Amino acid sequence: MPTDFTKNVLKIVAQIPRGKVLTYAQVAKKAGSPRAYRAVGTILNKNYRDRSWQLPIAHPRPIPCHRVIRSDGFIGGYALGQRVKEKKLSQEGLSIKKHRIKLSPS
DNA sequence: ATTATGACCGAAG
DNA sequence: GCTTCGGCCATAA
Repeated sequence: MPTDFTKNVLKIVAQIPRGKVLTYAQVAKKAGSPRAYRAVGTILNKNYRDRSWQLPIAHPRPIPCHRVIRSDGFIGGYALGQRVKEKKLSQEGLSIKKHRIKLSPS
């Protein structure tokens, strides 16, 4: 059963516009628990493998979790593989250099 | 209830 | 720049 924090996280991530990225820390902050960035990763990972409990949230489309990256610029992990994540980000117009985001659009 | 784990962060060496 | 370390919070077992 999802907690409020979890719901917020999913809601926020679902609303990240194309070509833009948020860090785990920022998501956690927006979700109401600035120190829960670690949990954000856990949630998204779990979410990808098992969406049984995400049904009540009524997510209209798949959650673009590939748009969530680490604060230090690394693209971070991805359930389907970092390569896939990089590729998706590239397709959205972001420049990536050796597993790192080159620049953040302001 | 308690313990272990993870798609992490920031500060420090 | 790059590596190491302690701490953080939601889940899973």
